[in-house]
Amino acid sequence: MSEGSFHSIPNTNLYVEVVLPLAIPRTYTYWVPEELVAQVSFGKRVEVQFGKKKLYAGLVVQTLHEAPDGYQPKPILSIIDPNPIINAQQYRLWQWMAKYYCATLGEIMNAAMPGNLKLSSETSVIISPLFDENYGGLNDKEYLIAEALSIQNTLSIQDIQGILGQKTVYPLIRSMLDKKIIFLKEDLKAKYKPKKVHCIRLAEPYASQSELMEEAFEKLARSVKQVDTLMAYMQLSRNQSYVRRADLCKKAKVDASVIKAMEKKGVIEIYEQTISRLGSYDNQLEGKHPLSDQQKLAYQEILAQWEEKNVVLLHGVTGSGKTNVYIELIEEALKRGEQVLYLLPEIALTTQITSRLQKIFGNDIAVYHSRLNNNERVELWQEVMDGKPVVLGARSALYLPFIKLKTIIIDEEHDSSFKQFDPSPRYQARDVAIVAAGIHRAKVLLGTATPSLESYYNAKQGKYGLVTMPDRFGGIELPHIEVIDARKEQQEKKMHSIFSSRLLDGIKQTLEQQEQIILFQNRRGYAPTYRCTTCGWHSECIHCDVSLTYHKFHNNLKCHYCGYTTNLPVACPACKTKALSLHGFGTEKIEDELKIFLPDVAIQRMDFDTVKGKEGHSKIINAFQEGEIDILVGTQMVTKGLDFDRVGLVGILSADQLLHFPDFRAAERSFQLMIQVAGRAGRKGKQGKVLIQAYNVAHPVLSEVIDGDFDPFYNREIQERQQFKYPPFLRLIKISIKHKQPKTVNEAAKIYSHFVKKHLGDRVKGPAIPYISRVRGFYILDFLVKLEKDTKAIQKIKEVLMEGMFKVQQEKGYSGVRINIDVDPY
DNA sequence: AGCACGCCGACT
DNA sequence: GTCGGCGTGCTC
Repeated sequence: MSEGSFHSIPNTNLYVEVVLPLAIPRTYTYWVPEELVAQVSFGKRVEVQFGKKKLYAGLVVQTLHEAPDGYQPKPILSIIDPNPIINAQQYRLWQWMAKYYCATLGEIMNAAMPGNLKLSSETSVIISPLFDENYGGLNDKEYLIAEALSIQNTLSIQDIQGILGQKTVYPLIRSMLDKKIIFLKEDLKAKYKPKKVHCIRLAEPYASQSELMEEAFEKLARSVKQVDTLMAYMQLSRNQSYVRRADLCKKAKVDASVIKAMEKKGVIEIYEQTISRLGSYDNQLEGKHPLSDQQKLAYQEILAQWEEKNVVLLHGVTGSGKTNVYIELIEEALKRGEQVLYLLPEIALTTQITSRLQKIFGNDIAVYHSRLNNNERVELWQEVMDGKPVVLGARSALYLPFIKLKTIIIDEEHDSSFKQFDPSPRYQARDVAIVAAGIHRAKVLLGTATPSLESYYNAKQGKYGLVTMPDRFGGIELPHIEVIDARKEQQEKKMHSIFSSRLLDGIKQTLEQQEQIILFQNRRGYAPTYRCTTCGWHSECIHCDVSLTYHKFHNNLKCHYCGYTTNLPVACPACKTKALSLHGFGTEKIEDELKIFLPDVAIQRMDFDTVKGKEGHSKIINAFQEGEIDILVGTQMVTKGLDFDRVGLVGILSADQLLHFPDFRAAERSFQLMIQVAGRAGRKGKQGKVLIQAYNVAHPVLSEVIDGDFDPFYNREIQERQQFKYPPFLRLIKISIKHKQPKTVNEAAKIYSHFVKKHLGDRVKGPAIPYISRVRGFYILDFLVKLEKDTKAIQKIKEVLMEGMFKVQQEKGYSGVRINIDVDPY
C-alpha cells in the first residue's frame, strides 16, 4: 500500500524503436523513463547509449507498449528535439528504399540527414580529481599523458594517439583509469549552431517613444561620431528589420568602440540575432516569359493527363522550352500553397537554371546541392519542414522533409547521374521520386529531349502519360547533323592529326562567321594509353585494372579510378627499348592541337581537371557566354543544362568510343549524348551545324542521330532489348564481390554462387570478371540476376541475395569480403 | 561504425 | 617474455 491519496504509478511500460546512424541492419529497442514519456514521439532524436560507452542521437521511429523478450532494454538518456525532425512520409520512403534497394535503414538515414543532425559521442579524457600529482608511479607513456592533461585539461582519443604515436591506446587508458589518474567523459554535442550576429536597437525609452529621440541625440552631442552613428542607424533601420553592428560600423565609418560607448550612455542596445546562412535573393524579380502556343498546349495536356495518371513524360526537343512549362507548373502550385520539388542532375545545378528560377521565384525557391555545408543543410531542412515552396536540387533533395509536396519535376530524366552508385543506398532518384510522389499523393513530370528507354516504354504502355513538344522555341531550327567518315579521310590522307579536314574546315568557317564552337570528347587528359610499340606493354595502374592516362600539363600518367600518378618511364619496363608512344586522345590533346592549327583563337577546356575549385565551372560558362571564348572543348560537362545563343557548330570528335562501350545501354547513352550536345548548336534565325567524326559510320545509331527523330531509334533499340532480355522487359540486379586477394574473391564467389543458385537456379549469371576487374586494389567478381518483370517473388529473391551475402561474410576468413547488391544498375 | 576480446609476430 | 598488430563478434 502506498501512502497518501495517490495511486501508485507502475514503472513505465513505454519502449521505442530507434534507428541509429550506422550501417547496421536493424533498429534497436530502448526503454523510456517516466520523466521523458510525455515528450517522446515519432521523428524526434533521442540520446542513447549503444555498446559499452558510445552515445548516439538515434531517431525514434515507433513507440511500443510491451517489453521485448529476453533482455532489458537500456533507457533513453534524453530527448534532443522539442519537435520531430522527420515526418511519417519520409520514414515510409526510407522503409521502401531500404527494402527495394537492399540497404539498411541506418544507411538511408545517413544519406538522408544533414551531417550535423547525426550525432555520435566523442570520448574525452580528463584528469581525475583523485590524482595526487604524484608522477613517480607512472611509466613513460602514462607520464606523457598526465603531463599533457595538466596543460590542457581534456584530451581526445586522437590526441592521445598523436602524443604516443601509436594506434592502440585503450590498454593504457584502462590502466590509468584503474590507477585513478584519469576519468572518461562521453559527450554528445549538438553540431548544428545557429548563426548569430550582433545587432543594434534603440534602448528604452527611445525605442517606444520616438518623441524622445531629441533627448537621445542630446545625450550624444559631445561626440560627432556618435551623433553620426545614430543618424546612420536611423537610416538603416528604416528599411531592414534588424541592423547589424557590422553594417552600421561600415555605414557610419566608425569602429565597434563607438557603438560600445553609445550603449554605455543608454541610447542603444547591442543584442544577438539569429540569422539564416542561406543567402536571400534581394534583386529585382523578373516576370516569366509568356508561353508559346506549343508550350501552352503542352502545359494543358500535362494537367489533363495528371487527372488520370500520376506520371507524365514530357518529351520536348532540345530548345523547345521545357523550362517555361515547368515555371508555369511551379507558379500554379505556389498559388495553391503547395510544395514543388524540381530535380536536376547535379552538374546542371551549378549553372544557368538556378539563377533563371531565382529571378522569377526569388526567395520562394531554395537550392539544395552538394556545395552546401552542413549548417546550411540543416537550415534548408528546417525551411522545407516549415513549408518552403520550391526546392531545386540534385537527387538527394528527395530526402528533404516536405510537408505538402504535390508536384515533382524531374528534368533531364534520362540522365544517368540520377542513379546513386556508391555508397549504399544505390538508388535511382527518378524511380524513388515516383514512389515518393505516391506517398505524398503528388504528381510527377519527367522532362527530357531524349527519354530513357524505360520511361518511354512506360509511356507507350500507357503507364505514364506522354506529352510532346516537337518544335524548337522561337523559330530556331534543329541543327543540321552530318557524320564524317574518318576512316575514309584517313585513307585519303586528309586527317590532320585527330581532326578530319571536314571538321577543321567547319571550325574555320564558323569562326569566320563570328560564331562559337563546342567540341565534345568523352575523355579527359591528353592520351588514354602509353604503349610500347616493340612488345605491346602499356602503362597500367598499380591498384586498378585500367591503363593510365597521360596528362600533358602535369607531364605524368594518372589513373582516373583511384588517382594514382606516376612519371613516364623513359624506357619500356618490359623490353627496355625506348619505342614508347601515346595512343588515343582526350580533351587536353584536342585543346593542345587546336592551338597549333588555330593559334589566334580563344580556346578553353572544360572537364574535371579545369573546373576544380569553387566557381571553376560557372567561370568558364560565363566566359563562354560573354564571348570571351571561341571554342569550348569538353567532356560530358558541356552537354548538361546549358543554353548558349551563339553556338554555330558542335563537333563530336569520336563517336566510336561512345558506341562501342561494353554495356547494353551504350547505344542509348550515345544517342542521348549526341542529341544533347547537338542541341547546344543553333541560334535565332540560323540553323546550327553538328559534325560527328566516326571510324565506323555504319552504326545504326549514327543515322538515327542524323535523322533526329526519337521513334526510329526507340523502335530499333527496344526490339534489341526484348530480344536479348534486358530492361525494360526484365529487371536486373548486379552483385559485386570484392577483396584485396584474388583468391579470396574467387572462393567467396564460389560460396555465394552455390548458395544463391541453390535457391534461385540459373536466373543468376556469374561469377564473371567485370570489364574493369580491379579498382583501388580490390579484385572484383560480378553476378547478374535477370528477373521477369512481373515476378511476385522479387522481394523473396532479394532476401535470398542478401542472405547469401551474410552467409559468405559469416564464413571464417571471408569477413573482409565486400559484397554490393545493386538493384536496377545503370 | 566502434569497441572488446583473442590470437599470433617482433621487439624491449 | 610482453606489446601491439589485426581478425571476429556484438551492440537493445
